[in-house]
Amino acid sequence: MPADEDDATQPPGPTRPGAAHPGLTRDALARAALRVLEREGLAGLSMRKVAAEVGVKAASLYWHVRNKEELLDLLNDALMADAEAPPRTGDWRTQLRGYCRRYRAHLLAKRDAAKVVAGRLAPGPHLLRLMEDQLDRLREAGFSPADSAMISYLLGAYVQGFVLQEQSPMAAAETTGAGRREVADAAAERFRTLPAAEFPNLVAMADDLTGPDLDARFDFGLDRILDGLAALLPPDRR
Amino acid sequence: MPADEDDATQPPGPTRPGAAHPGLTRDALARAALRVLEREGLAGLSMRKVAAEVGVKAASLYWHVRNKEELLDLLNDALMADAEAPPRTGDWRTQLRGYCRRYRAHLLAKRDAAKVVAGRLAPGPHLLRLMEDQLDRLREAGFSPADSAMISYLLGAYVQGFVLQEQSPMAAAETTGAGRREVADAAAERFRTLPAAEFPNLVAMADDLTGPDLDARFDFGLDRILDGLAALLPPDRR
DNA sequence: ACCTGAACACCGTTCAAGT
DNA sequence: ACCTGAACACCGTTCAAGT
Repeated sequence: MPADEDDATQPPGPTRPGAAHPGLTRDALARAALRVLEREGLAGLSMRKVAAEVGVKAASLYWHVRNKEELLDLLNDALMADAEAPPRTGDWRTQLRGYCRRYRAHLLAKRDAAKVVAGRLAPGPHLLRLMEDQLDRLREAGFSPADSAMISYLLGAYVQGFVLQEQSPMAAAETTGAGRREVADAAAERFRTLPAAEFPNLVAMADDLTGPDLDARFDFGLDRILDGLAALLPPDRR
Repeated sequence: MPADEDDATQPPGPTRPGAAHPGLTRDALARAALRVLEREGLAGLSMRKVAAEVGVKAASLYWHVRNKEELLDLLNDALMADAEAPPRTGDWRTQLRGYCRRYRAHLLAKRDAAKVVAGRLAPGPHLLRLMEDQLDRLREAGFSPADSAMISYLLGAYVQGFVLQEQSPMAAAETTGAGRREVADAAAERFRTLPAAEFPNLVAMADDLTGPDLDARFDFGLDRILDGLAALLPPDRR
């Protein structure tokens, strides 16, 4: 995923005040929001800062967008703009695994992406494209239309839920200056020092609970789900 | 889940200004935050409103709590205060299903609960109690310590991800005045009217994608996961 | 020990007014 | 058609001052 800075389609240089900004489309707004998100996180993403990013005052945004919610919808779609489907090779399991791993990696790559994506009902055009492709592969693998629709929803919930859980605490922890390892160690220590009479399992399994890194956890869950999906197919297509 | 209003352990009646508020513990603060959340949603939960709820000014809260983040940690735990584990009867599948269904129902019952819970790393004492119990049942079912730890995390991510996805759009939709049925119908219409050449599957499967209600979708995903987990056990314990 | 007033640096949004 | 200044009703947080 290269090319972040200026899109170079239109030089966004400042214009004389009061004048229309030629490049100020909803699309440019979305990309500006993306840059602010990367720099300041979702908590720091304000209408005022996005406006400044495009060289305009906050009130002007309301000409292009109904409110902040709508800007977040735009951002949501922009976040998916450079997501790519996995190669159409291998069996359905490897393709589906590729989908989920890429989706996770894609969300992890942009700051607070999971938080932005999580609560938004309407899939933008870019996500629609991916859904269409994924459904196509599910049908081809032999899943019924009804099952395919359910599976698509299930995988989306899993990946988003997982990334949300790994992304926000990490962001919070890194704010306090600690790295991934330190956070895990502190969590293990917390479990280990719990009263053993009341929490025998948490104490005994402190390392199991905090040791495995998140890649391993993600793949574990994903493989369990894929195993479960296989059971829906006739035996000769598993 | 009854008994919401005043906990009645301490009458929170107003005191003379400047005087200490006897009932103003961190616990009382958490319960006040819970009431504000129920009334105003997470977006409307401000330090000022929580302070008013306990009859105090905003600045006073900083005596009891480092910042808003810490208040949200308290709220997070308060949200889990009256969660109950399912009965310890039936095989591991029904117990685990009970766990996930109850967790979902519990999150759905409180406004914006999934959003509060989602990004918080440190499980509060109430959640710890549930984790301990769940791990115990997993071990008893025959899962290894390592697998049990992974499974606990997997189920948590699934339920939270799922509820987050169903709760926030619904809240947004209901703000605009529409009910569940109308939202689903509008989504189906959106899929159905997409260009059929580019999105053949979305168009054809519009009803499958939007028809099943969320209870059905949740159970579908849950059963797939449970199927997948079964494969980890020796054949005689499935 | 605990609460307050006042202040600071922010928010999202509206609207009459500009060009 | 698009941008702006000014205003409104809010935020979280700090801190000297009160009791």
